[in-house]
Amino acid sequence: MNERQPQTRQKILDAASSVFADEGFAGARVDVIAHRAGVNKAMLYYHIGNKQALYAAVLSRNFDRIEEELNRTLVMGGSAREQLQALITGMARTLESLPDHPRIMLREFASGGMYLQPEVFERMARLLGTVRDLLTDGVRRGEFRATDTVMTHLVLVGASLFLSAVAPLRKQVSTIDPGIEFPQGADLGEFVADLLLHGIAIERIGEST
Amino acid sequence: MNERQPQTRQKILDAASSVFADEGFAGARVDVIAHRAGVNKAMLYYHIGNKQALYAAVLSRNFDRIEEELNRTLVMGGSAREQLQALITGMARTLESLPDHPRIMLREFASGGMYLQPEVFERMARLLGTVRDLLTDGVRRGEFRATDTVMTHLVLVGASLFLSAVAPLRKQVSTIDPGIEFPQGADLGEFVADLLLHGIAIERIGEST
DNA sequence: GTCTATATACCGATAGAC
DNA sequence: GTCTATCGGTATATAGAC
Repeated sequence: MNERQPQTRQKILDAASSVFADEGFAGARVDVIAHRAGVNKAMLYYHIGNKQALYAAVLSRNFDRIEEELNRTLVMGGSAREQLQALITGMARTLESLPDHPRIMLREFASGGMYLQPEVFERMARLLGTVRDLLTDGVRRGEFRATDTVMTHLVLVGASLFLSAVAPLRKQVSTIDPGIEFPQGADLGEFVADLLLHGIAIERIGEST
Repeated sequence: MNERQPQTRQKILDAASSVFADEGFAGARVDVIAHRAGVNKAMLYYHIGNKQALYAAVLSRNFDRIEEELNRTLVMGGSAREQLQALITGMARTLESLPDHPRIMLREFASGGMYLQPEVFERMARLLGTVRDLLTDGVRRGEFRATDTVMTHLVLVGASLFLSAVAPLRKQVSTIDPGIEFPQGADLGEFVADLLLHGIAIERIGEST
């Protein structure tokens, strides 16, 4: 029964991430988190501190993984278009392996970052900067149209977070409206990348809109 | 002091919508809602019932307005492309006039529709069907590429909800990373429509991707 | 219809034995 | 490090006077 800290802490953070995703910060019950982690509630407080610190630890760990994955995909070069595609499919894959994160972040954006610590806020801003640079670079190299890069990035993040968060719901939708199938993971990323790059309109010669 | 029901009920629903958007269902406090509405808490329970009924009433009323606005934009004909543009800018305008709704829905999707009554769920499915028909129609008329219409719709909704919900946050972002300006309302809709229709890639002759 | 005062339950957090 | 038992605060909801 005498497990060293790291394993217990990871179990607690796993459970907390899942419950925060299900119920939100205010709706999450520490008792539930402790139970789902298979540890005593007093132990949870002993290891972590309080509910707020627990939430902060979950977000910090999730962002660690996101950034780790993102840096890996950004290393390889290629055209701006290829880099963007790699980034989007990479993000989709990452979010699939961290299914709690998009749901937590969606709530976070909904509440205006109420429970966000400055550290996490800065990490988000840094991510935003990275993607914006990639888009700006693509414009400079004549690969992308000169759209508002921040808005484009927000559309990308919003669509990705939403699609990932809503994945569990899709089955329920197809119950009401059958005859539907949905892409997942890397396929999902390729779908978003294709849509963002090319749109849905079929261009005709001499057309301006 | 003797106001007839309708006004009081509207005041309560307005306040509730705002608080639910700020804090989520679990985080919202009935005392706060009553105070923000300027009514006594017991009066709130007298008029509405309980917290769950209050939430249901807020969602139902918000969806009334969304559908009302949406039906107005769908009446006018035109090419599928024009209809889609009208739909997106209309949606952006509507969400701007109902700033609570995207924030509430984002939480709702994050939690997997936990607090959603079947009625609201069906209204969402109906909306999804309407947009899907529009996209399918565009494909049939040779105006749109044959993408997965449901996925395309989810990208559209996700991006629109996210951009609307995040609008208050944008100023805070520009504090950390200055030199940024953001479109709003109809401009925001036009941005999303343009992105969805044409993408950001500059197509070159003889290029496949 | 309106308000005060309160019942009742729940939840975050900790004391203290082992 | 681990667990039981419990405190103290707070939230939904209502009883009951007016």
